[in-house]
Amino acid sequence: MTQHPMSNAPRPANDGPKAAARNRAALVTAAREVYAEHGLDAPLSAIARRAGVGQGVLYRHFPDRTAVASAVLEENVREVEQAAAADGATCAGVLAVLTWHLTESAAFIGLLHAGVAVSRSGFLGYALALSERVERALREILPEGHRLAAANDLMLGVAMVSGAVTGPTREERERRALAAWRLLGVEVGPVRPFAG
Amino acid sequence: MTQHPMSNAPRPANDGPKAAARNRAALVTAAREVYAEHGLDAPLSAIARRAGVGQGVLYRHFPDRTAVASAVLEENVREVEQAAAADGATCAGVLAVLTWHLTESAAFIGLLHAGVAVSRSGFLGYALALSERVERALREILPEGHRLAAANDLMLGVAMVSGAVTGPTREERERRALAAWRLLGVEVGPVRPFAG
Amino acid sequence: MTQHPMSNAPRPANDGPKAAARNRAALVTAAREVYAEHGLDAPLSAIARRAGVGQGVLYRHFPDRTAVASAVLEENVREVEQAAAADGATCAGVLAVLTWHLTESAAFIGLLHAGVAVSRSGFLGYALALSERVERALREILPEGHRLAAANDLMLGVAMVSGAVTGPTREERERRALAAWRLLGVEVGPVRPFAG
Amino acid sequence: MTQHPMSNAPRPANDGPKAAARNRAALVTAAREVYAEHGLDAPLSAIARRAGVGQGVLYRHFPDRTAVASAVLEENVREVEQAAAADGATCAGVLAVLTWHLTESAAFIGLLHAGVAVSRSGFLGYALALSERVERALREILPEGHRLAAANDLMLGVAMVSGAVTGPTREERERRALAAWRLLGVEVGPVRPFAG
DNA sequence: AATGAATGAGGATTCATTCAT
DNA sequence: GATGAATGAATCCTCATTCAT
Repeated sequence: MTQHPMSNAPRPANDGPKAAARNRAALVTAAREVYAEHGLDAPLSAIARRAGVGQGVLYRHFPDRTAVASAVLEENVREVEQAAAADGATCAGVLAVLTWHLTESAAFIGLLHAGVAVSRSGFLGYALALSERVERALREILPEGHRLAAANDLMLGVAMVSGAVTGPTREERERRALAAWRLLGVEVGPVRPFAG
Repeated sequence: MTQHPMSNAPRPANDGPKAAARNRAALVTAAREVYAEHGLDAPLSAIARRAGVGQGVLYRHFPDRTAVASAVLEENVREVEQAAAADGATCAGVLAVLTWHLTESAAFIGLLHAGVAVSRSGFLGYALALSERVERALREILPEGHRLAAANDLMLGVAMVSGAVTGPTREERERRALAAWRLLGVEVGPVRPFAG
Repeated sequence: MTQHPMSNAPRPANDGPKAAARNRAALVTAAREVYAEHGLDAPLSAIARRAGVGQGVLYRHFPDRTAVASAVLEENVREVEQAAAADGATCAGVLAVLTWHLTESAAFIGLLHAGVAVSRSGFLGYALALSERVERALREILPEGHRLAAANDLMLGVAMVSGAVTGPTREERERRALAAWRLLGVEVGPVRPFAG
Repeated sequence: MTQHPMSNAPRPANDGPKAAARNRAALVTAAREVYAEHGLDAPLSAIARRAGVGQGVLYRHFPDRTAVASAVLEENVREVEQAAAADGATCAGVLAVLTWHLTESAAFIGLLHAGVAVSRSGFLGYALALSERVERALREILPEGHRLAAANDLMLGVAMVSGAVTGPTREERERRALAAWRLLGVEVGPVRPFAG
């Protein structure tokens, strides 16, 4: 049962190791898009296809499906952290960046619902670590006496807003997110991605 | 676990039409349990097996997998409606029943996240109809001037609480749900199922 | 990610449950042939294809690849048992039937080499049980004072003969098997399958 | 276990031609170990990894998987040849060295079963050549009138013993090998590798 | 000469769905 | 009306092999 190459088609170009970083990035981007369209259960093959790479490349870079999701979330989380670390960062501003990601990235919403939505996948561990990074970033910038300053209220509030973020378009999701923050009595700046 | 093929066991008696209703109920109950354990993506065969019927029976009663989920949710919604219609119903009491179902039934949480979680399955239509029934039931009993009385705030608040309902045990989920209601400034009675 | 039937081709005839027994038998036969041609590592899909059934049928009847091999061996072992239990059975006759299976069935050779060849597959348990059945059958008919009568010599001798059974054709394998028995000083009847 | 992609580690120095021989030897050693642990079907990548070289190096030295196995066997065979050629070599001593390799090296057992176990891989040719070298070495030292002196009995006997060599530990395999030789009436010295 | 990334075919396994009985 | 077997498409994952660097 030796493996057959069994096709005379010339093997597509192999751009060599230089492609590695590019491929990894392409996979993360593709995953983000595929997740947005099809949810976290989308087939890995769809991600590889959209990234324009073979299935093997996906498995080389990510040992399992949770690693792919984590890589995507990692970027979201990092942006929130950067927003919190930036000069002149304000609580409302960081929450605005957080909210942007909530409205933009289905996977990021999932992250905050990790306990519900993805606990089955063994993904919980990763998700919790990322969730804690979000919490740390927010906690740093939260002014004393903030509406969500009490021990467990911060991430509870975030989870609640994420629960409200539904709707077919990003605009609709933003509208609902802002209404949710208002209902919580929390001020949020203009929703936008972080741009250093 | 797997049924053994080629068993010589005599084919179970055909109990006639009376069995039909019993089978349907068994399927819905089984589905609820399976959903709780394995999530909404559980194989239909697992539901049929747990209900103790063949796969064909499932298809006889439910044309597709969304119909099964809807039947499960239907019961949750009906209990909320009954709680709202009961003599001496109070807003806090109905919300308590609603909250019970949120903490109890993974599928019911999904319902309130329908736009996010299940839009791909073509299930959205059903879910919205059910969601509207929940809204109508709550709206009826909501006192004027309630915290969530404004046009879109009612179901927004419910979605927010559902976003907070995560955790491995029902007790943990209840704790989080109550914390969420508190953060919204909404009073809720003791969480419990509706019992006529 | 609902499953697509996505082909308008009419589904092939489904012969219904009556086909179950027939299919199982076809699978075992196909497996025997495929094993003979390609060894115990042959793809399961090849077995299903040769049996003329879908892959699912194979998995319905056999939970894993070891179950398939066991079913094949089971038949070989049973024939040896039957030969031993038959009226007028002689030691040389039973060994002849055993030898027939050694020359005929690659899988059966593997059985006697279980410890070497297939221990990796978790198949060892099954194989040992089958091996013991062979031993019991032989032991029953072995005359006192036989060349292999000592405690561990019986199956050791069988294993040794099976080690000698190589060669491209059944005839060549038979020649070698007989030479091996001769070298052990054990008398064997005319090699042939058991025919009740 | 898996190498991490995108490591920034500097490319290992290219040690020039001297490295080539060292790499080849490392590959053969690695292959022997991997075969012992995972059998002859182990992935080539595992061998390269254990040898601490890239996949390409493996292919530079060995055109295909059979060449790797052959190189491993080559060493076994050579030791037998050396044992036979050594001053004061005895038949029992050479058989003892042969037996050592049988109990030590899964691949070597396979060699003697080549016709059965590996005929599919196109490996048969190599294996036969190696088998003949073993035969020549033994034949040279076999005293006239030896139990296995007759034309085809020599390698038949070896194959029979190899058929008996099963068991989880080397000690167990040795015990069985010795019992097999005894059953053949062939004297064997203390089992040990050849040490010039 | 070595590295190790990329390709992509192949094989395992799971389920939704149909249908003979 | 019920049963549960059969189908086969889809997905997961693993490697043999090639090749840019």
